[in-house]
Amino acid sequence: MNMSNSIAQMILKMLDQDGSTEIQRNEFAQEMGCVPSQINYVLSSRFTPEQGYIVESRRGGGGYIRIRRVSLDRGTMLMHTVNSVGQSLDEQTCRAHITNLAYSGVIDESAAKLLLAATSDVCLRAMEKAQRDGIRANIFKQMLLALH
Amino acid sequence: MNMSNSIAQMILKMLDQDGSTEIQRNEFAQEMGCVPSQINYVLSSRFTPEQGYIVESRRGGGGYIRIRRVSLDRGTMLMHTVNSVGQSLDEQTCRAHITNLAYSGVIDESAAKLLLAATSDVCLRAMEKAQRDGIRANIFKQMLLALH
DNA sequence: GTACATAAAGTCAAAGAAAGTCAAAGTCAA
DNA sequence: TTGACTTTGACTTTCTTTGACTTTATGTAC
Repeated sequence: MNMSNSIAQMILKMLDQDGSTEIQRNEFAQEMGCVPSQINYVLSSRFTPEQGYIVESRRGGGGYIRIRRVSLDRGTMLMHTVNSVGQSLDEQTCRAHITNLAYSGVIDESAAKLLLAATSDVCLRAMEKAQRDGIRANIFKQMLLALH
Repeated sequence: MNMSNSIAQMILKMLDQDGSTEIQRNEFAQEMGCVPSQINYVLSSRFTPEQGYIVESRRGGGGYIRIRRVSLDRGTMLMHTVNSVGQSLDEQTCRAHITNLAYSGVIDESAAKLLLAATSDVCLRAMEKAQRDGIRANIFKQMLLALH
């Protein structure tokens, strides 16, 4: 196997933990036994947005390269979530859904905040639990559809 | 983490109290373990007006550097809207608010869509009108607060 | 009140630490 | 044998750290 593949595999392995990893280019190149710029080559040939990755970096002292896996098809993920929600949705489960979507990059931080706020018990307290969970399911699904 | 980030974090922490803090450059640099002029570097790279901060200072004996977080007008606008909504909010008025905020650039298109979806009658139909308008007011305000 | 000393903060450019770019050379399978 | 993919390293750009020098404010002696 060639060097670029090994590097890619190592990155993939690091991403396995939580879909996100951070490296120092020079140090990592040293560990892999290649020249630093080869890291750039691997990233630009195998970790592109089209392939479902986002790469961010910073130069200078304390610089880094961060690689994140993002969901390939946003629409699919959204609809998948919508379909997995029935007529009723409790606050905890709802939160978990939102965290998941945000985590996997399907929605951004601001959308996540809006979803959390709109579906929180704070808003819906005036109702009885059964009705509340029904309304929450509505709101959640409508909002996800709005993002679609 | 590099020194500049640590310094910025410390300042942010001090700002947490009440959005404003005052330091003595030399003393603070000593505490952080850096050279005094690095404080200037951090301030000019991370606490600019564009980033929502105002920095004032005075030289000479008893000199100081004061850093304030200023409420970007965006926050003010949001709070203004929140405060203008009472215990109840009908769908039409709510839509008008959202259109307004979007128009003036306080919220982006995606946030507007989410707000519209979450506060629409489609979601809240299961309730009687009185209760519905109360819940809508809650949702709307909570969502704006989440954007704040 | 001047003049000088002291105590801050400000400026700037050089050195250092990362990461990015690009083109040339190398490899390999069709 | 040719074209796509890899490897390499020189050079560039960006961000950080440092320290020498400057400017401004306050305090003190006369």
